[in-house]
Amino acid sequence: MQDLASRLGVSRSTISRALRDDPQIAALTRQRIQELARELDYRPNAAAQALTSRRSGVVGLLLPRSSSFVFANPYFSELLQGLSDVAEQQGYPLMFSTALKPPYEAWLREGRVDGLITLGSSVSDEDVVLLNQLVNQGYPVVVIHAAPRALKAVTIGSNERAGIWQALSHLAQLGHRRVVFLAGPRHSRYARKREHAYWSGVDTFALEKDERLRVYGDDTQLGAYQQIQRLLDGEARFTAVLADNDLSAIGAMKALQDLGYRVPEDVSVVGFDDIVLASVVQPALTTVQQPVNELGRRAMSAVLELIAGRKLESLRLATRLVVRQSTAIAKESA
Amino acid sequence: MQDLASRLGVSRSTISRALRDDPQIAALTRQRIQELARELDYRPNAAAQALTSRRSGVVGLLLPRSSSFVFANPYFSELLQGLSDVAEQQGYPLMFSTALKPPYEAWLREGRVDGLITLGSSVSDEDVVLLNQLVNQGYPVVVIHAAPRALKAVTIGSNERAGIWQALSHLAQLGHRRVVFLAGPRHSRYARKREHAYWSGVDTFALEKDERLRVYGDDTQLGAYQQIQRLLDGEARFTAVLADNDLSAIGAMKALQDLGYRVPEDVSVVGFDDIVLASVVQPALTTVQQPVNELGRRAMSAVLELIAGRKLESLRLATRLVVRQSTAIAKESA
DNA sequence: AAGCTAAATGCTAACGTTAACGCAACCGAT
DNA sequence: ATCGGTTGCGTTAACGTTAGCATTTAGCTT
Repeated sequence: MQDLASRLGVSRSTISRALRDDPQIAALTRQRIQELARELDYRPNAAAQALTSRRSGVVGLLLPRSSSFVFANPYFSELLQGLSDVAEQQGYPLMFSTALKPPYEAWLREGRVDGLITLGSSVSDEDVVLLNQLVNQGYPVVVIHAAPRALKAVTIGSNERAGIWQALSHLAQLGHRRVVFLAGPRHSRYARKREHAYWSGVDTFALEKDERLRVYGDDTQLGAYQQIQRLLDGEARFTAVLADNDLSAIGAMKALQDLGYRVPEDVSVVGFDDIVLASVVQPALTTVQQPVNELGRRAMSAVLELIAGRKLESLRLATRLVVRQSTAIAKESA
Repeated sequence: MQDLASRLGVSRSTISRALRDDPQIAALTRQRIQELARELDYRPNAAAQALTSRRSGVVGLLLPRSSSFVFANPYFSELLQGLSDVAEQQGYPLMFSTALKPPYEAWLREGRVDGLITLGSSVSDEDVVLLNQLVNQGYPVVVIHAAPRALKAVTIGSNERAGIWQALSHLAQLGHRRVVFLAGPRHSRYARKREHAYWSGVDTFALEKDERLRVYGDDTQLGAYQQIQRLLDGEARFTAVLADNDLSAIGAMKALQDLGYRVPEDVSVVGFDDIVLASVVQPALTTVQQPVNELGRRAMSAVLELIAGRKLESLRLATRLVVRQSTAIAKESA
């Protein structure tokens, strides 16, 4: 830098300003400086910049420890893609970790990152306290997806209730009255939310309300397979299954097929999420699509806004029902 | 920091050293300092540390621009997992970008990262020049997977040739003589490598050598589907298909089934990679598994070694044949 | 008890930028 | 001509650490 300065007979501040496109510097000078800098292949040192400007120029991405789950989920790929699209475009690199508590604080407090993005589903009750502290201290924190009510951070999610309703409405229109709801883990936050949406949808679309139609699963293919098996062994009758995630829906479909039912002729199946697999299975799965890529983009934009000092509201994006081949007009019984 | 120092009546250097576990500092002092630091919740500023120590404590991960491809690939999830496992464990955060040329240099030269990991398959000829420059300048660079010969960086890959041979050997043992090879894009580097392995394997296992049995695809399901369709329209006969990646294998299987062939009774199919989907499809795919997670772990360890100043050789991990249900004893003709 | 060594800590000057302030030169208006 | 207001750039002092060397203290040796 000194070298640059003396070669051009200007001060280092001028160099600094010119390279950051400070309008205070005359256009001509700026141009000459930038040219020479390119020629000498000079790069300002990031650490020094961070030190004085109090900006690292990096956004942190914190993923749940049970990352096997996250990474393996194709859903996550899309999210990452959305995030990094915006990140790249804005020249704000992403730093990520799959660790737990320490980084939450450390990265922000050490000035490693200017803001934080994390997944709501991975936020434990304990984390809520920590995150709230950070938010109160003014650190930019954005949470993607269903976050606990108590969390003060800006949340970017999708309207899951509306999504469940879209599915139920579709089934109701096809004449289904008895719709099984394959819920997630009984005590998970988002599972409760989706279940709640189911019950209110049952009312709204005048479906039959029957506790036996709601079964708790674990959001895996195998779990769903077993739940459906058990259900068919019992006496509850139904003509459609709505799963609160795609993997469950696919497991359910498999169980039905293995037990001699045709999908969708005998039983219709609807999923939730629209993972890649959904369009690959036979028959292709009708499902509620979450705008995952968009969620990622918005989340990244949101942190950047917060970092820039603007205030922001939480956001809910709309879901979309993707009708494929796993749903059809209801049969008499099943 | 100053605060800490005056409270304990020691100098800042002592604080600094104690917090970094410098053995120069008496054990007792060290302990007292660390305790008070925890109590006051003091965190050394990362930027300042980076500035003086000339270490950012971050490793960069550069992914191809066509990241839709990468992210969507389940294969990638595992890799990421391996990388971040080690990263986390060593307290060396990963920073990633999907951008093109600039970050290669910029991140290293600006001191944003101490080392770089990138995917061999995404390295263009132009990149080779750039990366070699960096390597020659002593920057730690590690490439995962098939990298061009000309690249000087440390490479962590798997032994693909051996993998192809494992597959061919398996088929040969089952009595197959005419094995179709579904190659990747005609001019891609790794596709050529795998094809080469196929031909030499054909010799080794005394399979029939027939140019018509090698068809170029594009590594997608649809592409493979069409290739197989075309092949079946022609006059070339075969009893097995070896695809150079799982997606192709799955597409091939679908084509065979749609055209009335049974897998594996009529035709055996073998894939390469062992993506998650491979065990889900019907019939479950026999495939060559790459130790992807392990590749990630090794790669991360490798950069850290390089950063620590040690010298390192490139590495080739062994693949493993996973026999599932898509292969069986050869039938007379097909 | 003096001298010497080793251990533990302090002092000072970086590290490479940016930000705040200051100042000169120039502009146009009176 | 004088004056306020810009515009464009230089000066200086941080930013929060760490590294190298200097210094003190304690521990041995003779």
